Amino acid sequence: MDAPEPNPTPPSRGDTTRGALLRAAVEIFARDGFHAAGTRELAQAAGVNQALIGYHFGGKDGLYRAVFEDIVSQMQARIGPLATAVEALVNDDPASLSPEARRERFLPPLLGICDRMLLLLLSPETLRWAQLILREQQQPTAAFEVLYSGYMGRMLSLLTNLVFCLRGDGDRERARLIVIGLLGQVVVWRAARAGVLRHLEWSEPTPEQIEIARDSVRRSVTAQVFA
Amino acid sequence: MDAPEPNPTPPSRGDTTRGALLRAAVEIFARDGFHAAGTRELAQAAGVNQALIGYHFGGKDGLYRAVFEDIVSQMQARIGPLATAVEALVNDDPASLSPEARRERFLPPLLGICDRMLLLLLSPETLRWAQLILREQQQPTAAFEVLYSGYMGRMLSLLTNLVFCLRGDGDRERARLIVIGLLGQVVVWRAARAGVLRHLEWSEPTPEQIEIARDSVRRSVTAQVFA
DNA sequence: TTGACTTAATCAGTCGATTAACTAACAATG
DNA sequence: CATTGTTAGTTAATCGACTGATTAAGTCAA
Repeated sequence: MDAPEPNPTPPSRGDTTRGALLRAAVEIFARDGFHAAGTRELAQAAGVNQALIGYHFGGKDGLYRAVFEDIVSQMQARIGPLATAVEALVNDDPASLSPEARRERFLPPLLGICDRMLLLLLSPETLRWAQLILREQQQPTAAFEVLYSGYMGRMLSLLTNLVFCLRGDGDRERARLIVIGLLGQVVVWRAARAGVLRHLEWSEPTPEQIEIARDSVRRSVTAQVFA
Repeated sequence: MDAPEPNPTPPSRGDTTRGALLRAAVEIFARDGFHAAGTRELAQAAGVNQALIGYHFGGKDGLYRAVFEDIVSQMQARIGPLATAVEALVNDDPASLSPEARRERFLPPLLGICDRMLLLLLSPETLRWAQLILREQQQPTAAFEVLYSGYMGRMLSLLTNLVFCLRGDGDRERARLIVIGLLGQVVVWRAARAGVLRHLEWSEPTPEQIEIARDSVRRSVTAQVFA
């Protein structure tokens, strides 16, 4: 028997280079932004020659877009199954349910998704993604399209459906607005990060502090969904 | 009689130049970010010579910091009186008030401040400020210190005191966390702007849409303050 | 030998900063 | 009143460093 090789096609030289560049680019683009990041620094951080950015990605812009495509594909792998399950849940919504039954059926998955999003914003591994995504919101480039059509739009309408079913009042527009509020509860932890940390007199969030943040978000989300 | 001249000392040549540079810099730094903004473009937009950036502000960095100092001073002029009034209100908090009385006393100013903040994020005049402030949160430079000690810290503790008095449960830490949630309600409209607009199928927010946003924020804020 | 990949070197262009010459505004001086 | 000195402000030109992109030669595995 050969050694267990789950990947039938071992990565070629080019794949290795592309991967190294992508990994370095996520880090550096997130830290410095697109303009402040230099191709030489990107290449050096990846341990490859500078000209390879042009060869493999067509240029700095191509590498930037590729970073977002990579984020989307990894994100889909992580939350795709969960999203599918919840989509199935909201799709067979028994028309007449008591408010209590709706709460029991739809609130836990909603809070679960909020938890996941918050962790995405605060955990060190995916912190870079959050930085890139937030940056892209301010002045959307072509990369935003990759992002929105890739997974963001799906998540937003999933959340909206969840809130819509949870409230059961038939007001879809209101559900959309509430979702924005929910999003705010979560996003503020990264978007206003410097101010928030200073206000709480935290430095880098510890696991205990992340749990505090999570509980606070859960409470606020629950309150405002029924507002 | 001479023409009415309210300003006793007319602006010198230097003041005019500094003003023009600051006005152009707010626009361009907000649009492009610090690194992508070039000194030549900044100077041209201000209608002055490029070397004057170095002369008046010591360099690009100095101009950047000056922009934030300008924002802080203008912000203080705008919300200073309101803040002082509300600070006075929370400072003589009658110890034993009924929840209803607290709500009547402290909720309106809280909602008023949220309104002002939301307008700050959405109205075209101050939109640039919001962009700069949010950008600065991601990787705080020296400019963030100017911002926080200038007015952001004051506003956050003011909001916290307001929430603390409003709830009247003696839990200061909880009040701080709730303030972060309130902040999120408001900030999300700019921080996740691209995603939010797309989700609501809005383009550039119209006055009517801003009102919709305001009502939604007021409702969510009210709900989560008492959560 | 072929084609994918990598390398060092170089391209033209832009960056922020600085310099020296110049001008405008104003006070002191005769 | 005219002149001069002084200073703040402005200008065009230039500095070296760095930017992303490109090229031609070279390496590597099949």
